[in-house]
Amino acid sequence: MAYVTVIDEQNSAAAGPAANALPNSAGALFQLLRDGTPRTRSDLTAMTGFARSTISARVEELLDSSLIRPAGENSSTGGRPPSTFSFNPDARSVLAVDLGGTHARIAVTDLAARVLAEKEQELDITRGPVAVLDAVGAIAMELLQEAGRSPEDLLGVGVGVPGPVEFATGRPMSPPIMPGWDHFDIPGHLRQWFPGPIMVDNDVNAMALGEHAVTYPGVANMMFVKVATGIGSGIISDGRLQHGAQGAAGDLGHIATPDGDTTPCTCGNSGCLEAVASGPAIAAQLRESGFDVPHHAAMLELVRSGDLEALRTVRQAGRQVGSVLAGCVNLLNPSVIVIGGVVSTAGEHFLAGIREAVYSRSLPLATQHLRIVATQTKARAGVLGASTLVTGHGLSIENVNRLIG
Amino acid sequence: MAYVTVIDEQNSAAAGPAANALPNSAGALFQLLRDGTPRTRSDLTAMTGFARSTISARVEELLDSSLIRPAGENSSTGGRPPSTFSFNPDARSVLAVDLGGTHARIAVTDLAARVLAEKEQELDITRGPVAVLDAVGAIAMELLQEAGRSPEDLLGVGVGVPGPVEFATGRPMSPPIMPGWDHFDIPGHLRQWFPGPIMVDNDVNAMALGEHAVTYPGVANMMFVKVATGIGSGIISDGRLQHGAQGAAGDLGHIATPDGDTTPCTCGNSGCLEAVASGPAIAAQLRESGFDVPHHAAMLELVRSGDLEALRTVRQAGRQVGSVLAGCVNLLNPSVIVIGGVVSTAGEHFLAGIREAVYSRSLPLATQHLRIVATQTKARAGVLGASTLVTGHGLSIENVNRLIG
DNA sequence: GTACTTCTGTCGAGTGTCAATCAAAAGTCG
DNA sequence: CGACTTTTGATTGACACTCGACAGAAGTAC
Repeated sequence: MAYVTVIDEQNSAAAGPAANALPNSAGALFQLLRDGTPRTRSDLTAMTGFARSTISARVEELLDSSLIRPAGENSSTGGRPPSTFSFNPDARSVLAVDLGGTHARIAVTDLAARVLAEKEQELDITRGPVAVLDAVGAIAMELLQEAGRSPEDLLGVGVGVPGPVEFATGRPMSPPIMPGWDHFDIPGHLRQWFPGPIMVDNDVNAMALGEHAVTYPGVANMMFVKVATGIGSGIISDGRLQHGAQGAAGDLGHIATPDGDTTPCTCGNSGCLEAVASGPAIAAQLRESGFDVPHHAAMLELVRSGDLEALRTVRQAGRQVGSVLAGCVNLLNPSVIVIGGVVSTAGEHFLAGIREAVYSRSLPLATQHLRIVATQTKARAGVLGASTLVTGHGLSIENVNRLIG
Repeated sequence: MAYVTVIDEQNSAAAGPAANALPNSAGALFQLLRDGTPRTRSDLTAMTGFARSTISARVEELLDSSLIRPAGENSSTGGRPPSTFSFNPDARSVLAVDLGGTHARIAVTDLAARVLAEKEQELDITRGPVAVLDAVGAIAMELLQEAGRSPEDLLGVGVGVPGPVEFATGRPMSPPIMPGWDHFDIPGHLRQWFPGPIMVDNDVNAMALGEHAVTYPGVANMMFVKVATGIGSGIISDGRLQHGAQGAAGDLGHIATPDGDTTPCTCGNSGCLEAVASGPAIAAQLRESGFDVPHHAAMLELVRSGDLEALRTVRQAGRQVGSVLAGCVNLLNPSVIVIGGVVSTAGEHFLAGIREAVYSRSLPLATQHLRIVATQTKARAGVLGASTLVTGHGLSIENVNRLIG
């Protein structure tokens, strides 16, 4: 145990002594099959360099564990046709929980983050951890039954929460909008229903992970930006989700916009992005222009109705977001920026404003291959990411070796 | 080969087929000893979980290869006193090259990035890759002789260059201040003198790596900011140096400052940090105030002389840097920011300006454990980082197993 | 049907690791 | 000085993982 930990910190490689008692290559083979593509034993020997006999033995183990399944035969190339097999996402399932400020989305997914059963429900996060998680547990049991799965069938549970999280322990850290949750042991409480590993992360981080896994699996450097009541982001650099030192990375909301705006922000500073381009900020600007938009929904409706003043306001908010993102692009040099959150549903004008500002203010080298796109996974991004959180760790080489052994 | 590559991309673990023919644990053991602390065989069995017999066998191999060396005996705890051994940084050496716009610093170091021989020399990067690298090669051969080492003794060569680099190939990518270097195969050219691996990276990335390895080895999230003719940074997140999609990550120079400044910048935009807080920008501001500061050096001298107006100007430049760094802190949540580059030698006022702006504009959660400090390694940061670039890859588990086998 | 190609399963050999044992070395404690 | 403790080295058999070679299975080409 100590061994694995130490090595992971230092260089993240080599199997520990325990791993040596198990087939070492089964987990590695499995990683090659995880993309879902059917492959033959020959494919795998070519890809890995292992001997045919070794491949055959490990493939058989993986078939026995049902982590992979037969996928028919390829056509012959002059001799016996090779049999193929591929990842079997139905081998286990995952419970994915996405908690927002006012409602929760809970899903049971397979190992490829495909939703088997799902429910969205009003759930006020301010009711505190015990009440909220008890409700989540009850809904989850219903969904498992609906999907024909049991708690023992779960590879693990993934949870996204609207605040910073100490990832290693799964505890929220001074979350501003989650009274009563500070340092609460979320995995500890959920363990009464679910035996497997329970992973907790910030909701925007989860969304980034979900969009990445489902839509941009090969992209090493990506940002997911959520624009809603607040403005936050999840950062994937070098293929890994970045948490920062206190799990507070990705907070775009209180970065100052470059135009010297002095709108006061709830944080005490002025000119924060959240104060000028969030959902409430846009609604407030429209109210100043004389519109009757008491909340988000009304604002979005007004924009979708095509009102020119509303469109102009939304586009200008997009520019503000883009002006901050331009700095992020220079700093992180991502190849994809995904825009999500309710405000992004306002239409193309918001995205156009973002693009306009980013491409005019970032450096050519950083923007030449940069794509700025709207989320494909939309409201599901959170649960898909929570699912990915679990499979990312539960289907790692070490874990697969453990599952087989 | 293909195996290692594929696995590294997917999950970075498991030994390849070739590795199995070699002792697997020697490299892992070595990682535990790399911090330089002397340890006993018992220490290692406790840390790794390996059997005593295995440890003894691998330790002997490491001793034979001279990667570790005896380090005396511990005091007895009632029985025979255990013998200890520790990392032997003298086992091999490293050639470290730090190329700037107008001069080069070249060093031969040991495996712990301690300088054995060093030379700094005027060398105009615009003379082109062949002329510059030929000069570097000649100086390097001299330094090797001075240090009593041979090219075969090198674990590898590390090079820092003042522009973006495609890290995998070691080629500069559209570098603005390196005419003739675009896509030049630097490792290919240096290979005529040096047989080992040759790693090239951006100079600021190298500085970040150097400061990290020498001064903040345990810190997982760090930024190194260089303020000189330009303003750039090297980002270490989750313990890894971040390059971004095109190797262009870390460019702070052309991020817009939040105060709406409209000073025109060489990049075509206005209000860029580089236009208001770089060495030349500070000098220009002082000239406007009537001072005779034709260049950097004169400006720094004026500041060090204690002139109040100059101090005020430098402090204000610090605030500008800090206002941009505040955004970086929100985005990346580092625990240490190191300030380097010639402008940082102007004194505490610059650093004070940075701190003032960062702590007033970043979120409390992100700043509560944040340290903003001046570089300890100073002008040597670049070569130390170039050295670390080589040891980071050359002393990895796989490589150590190869060195022994 | 026969020859050929390609895929697949089985077996023994080689190697790394473990657990156990014995013996020697080098201290401490009474 | 002798008894005890702890470390170290050497050796052994057992086990797991991998490899390479061989033989059998299942197609195609003539």
